[in-house]
Amino acid sequence: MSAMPPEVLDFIRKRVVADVEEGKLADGIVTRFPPEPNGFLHIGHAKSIALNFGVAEEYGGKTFLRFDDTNPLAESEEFVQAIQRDVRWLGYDWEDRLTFASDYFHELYYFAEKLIEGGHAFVCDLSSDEIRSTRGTLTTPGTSSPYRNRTEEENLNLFREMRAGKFQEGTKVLRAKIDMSSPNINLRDPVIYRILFAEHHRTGTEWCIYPMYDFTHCICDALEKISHSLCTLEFEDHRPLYDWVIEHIGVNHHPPQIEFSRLGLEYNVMSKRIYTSLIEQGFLSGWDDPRVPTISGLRRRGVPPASIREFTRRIGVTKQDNLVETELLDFCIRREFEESAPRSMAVLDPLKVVVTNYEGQDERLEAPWHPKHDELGEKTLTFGREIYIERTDFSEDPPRKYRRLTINGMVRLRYAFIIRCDEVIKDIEGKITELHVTYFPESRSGQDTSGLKPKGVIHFVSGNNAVPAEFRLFDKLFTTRIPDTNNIDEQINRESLVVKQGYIEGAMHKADFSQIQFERAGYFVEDQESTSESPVYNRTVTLSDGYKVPVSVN
RNA sequence: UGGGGUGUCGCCAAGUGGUAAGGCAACGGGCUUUGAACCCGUCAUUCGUAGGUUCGAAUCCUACCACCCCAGCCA
Repeated sequence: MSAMPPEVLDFIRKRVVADVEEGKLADGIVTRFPPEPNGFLHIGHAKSIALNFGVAEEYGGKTFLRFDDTNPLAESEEFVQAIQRDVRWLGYDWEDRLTFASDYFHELYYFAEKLIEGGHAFVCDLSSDEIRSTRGTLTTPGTSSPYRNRTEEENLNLFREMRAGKFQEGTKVLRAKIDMSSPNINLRDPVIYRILFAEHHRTGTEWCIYPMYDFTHCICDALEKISHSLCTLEFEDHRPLYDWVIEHIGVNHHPPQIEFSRLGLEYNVMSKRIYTSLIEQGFLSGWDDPRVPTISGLRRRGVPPASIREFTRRIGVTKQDNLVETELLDFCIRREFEESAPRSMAVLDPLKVVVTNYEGQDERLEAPWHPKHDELGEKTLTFGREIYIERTDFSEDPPRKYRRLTINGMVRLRYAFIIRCDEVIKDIEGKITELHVTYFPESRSGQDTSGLKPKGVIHFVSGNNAVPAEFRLFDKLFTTRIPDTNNIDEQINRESLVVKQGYIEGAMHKADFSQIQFERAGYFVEDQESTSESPVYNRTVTLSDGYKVPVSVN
């Protein structure tokens, strides 16, 4: 696989290039994407995936997909499968480099014993509460465990007994012996192994002790000869511990940990906890709800993987905290579909229109599937006495510069005829129920001899050509740019899902397109719940809208 | 008032001593049977603030300010 690096290199790619030029990479460029299989991947992970796989592709390296599965309480095979599917869908291939931290449990155990033998780790009998209270605070040093000075032999025996299941959970842990007064709390004799009588999704009941992240991750990186261990900023404080472990276990490969900032997206949170809660409340339909920025949610919404890749390319990689506007993602989606998506007309919120001077059978009209790409072919639509237009395309009291239908006004029906509105029919409550219009037979699209110049063009579906369909329109899930996770319920956008019952054109119903642009309405994808009898379309993104409702100046 | 980071246009983001790239958004205009797309143009005398060094500073020095992360037997 090869790919071009971005035109402007980020600091990580610059570092990679420099390392290559200096001949520092005896084993080549090797990266890894290390998810914990405890949830679904979201767009923030996509940034990391694109970085790790991208760097390797661009510079002839390799990437491991390594599951960081050291906490059997939280992890499951379900997530292992979902994550693999998502990474693959995004367009990345780990080939034969699928690994698990649990693949290395024996090596990890071996290194733990080596650490003990070197006097660098000890078995501690303190409870977790005691460990916490002796750790000190941000401004005061911690105090050493009374078990800190056990002999190597005692530690080794105890650790072996831990492994053999002789002790209850929580009664003993293995701790690295570093420095209880370090200003870096991670170095205050961190726990590196704990007892957990839990079944692991891969190793079953083989182990009752499990290594902690800080001990595991760096060793796995070293064993896989990772050349650049890329992670997010919150691990910066862990780097000294990462280095400490590598230096004290005696391996000959020491990957550099390099940190970058995680992705922030406006009006979104990247919190598993919150989405889990919204799903449980029934506000969201699941992890693949199209309003959620999970990979599966984006996929269901219709966002193509290429757009996500383009998005990650455009946001760059830095150490600055960032909050990217959703407009950029929207742009990347539209960019992907503009040339390729066939066009169709659909009426999302129908208003019935009677063409009073039309008699007889429907007339057939030809229209291209794409105005710029003839190779996509043509379709047939019809025009008849009864048609549907969009409710928002008619106004009794039009604002200035309104270019749609008004009373006594004219408008062209896309690919069909010009009509003039003569009469507005309302029910007793004053709601408009239908329009009576006149059409101009000589204004037929492509052979217009009417000389009429209406100011606007609107879309329509003919009554005899209309197939009922459901449209699901999505908006921001939260009302705040930076949702406060403490009182998230108050910031939920209750209008984030709007369902409309309207019509698609017959030719569209018969066709089999994965993506479509309903003209003037946006790009849509057929939802997984859609059937031929009751089609359902998800709006992936709206079209960008140059029309601004004029501000009324009174 | 410990430690680790970050501060360049509304949002991303280049630039690392030679006089502020680019993208998104926005705003004008052209074109248009999608108010789309497309095409043109505008958009930081200024780089968190204040001093200093220098012929010259976003880039070097000093002080200050703001924001983010860290006290799981989570990752």
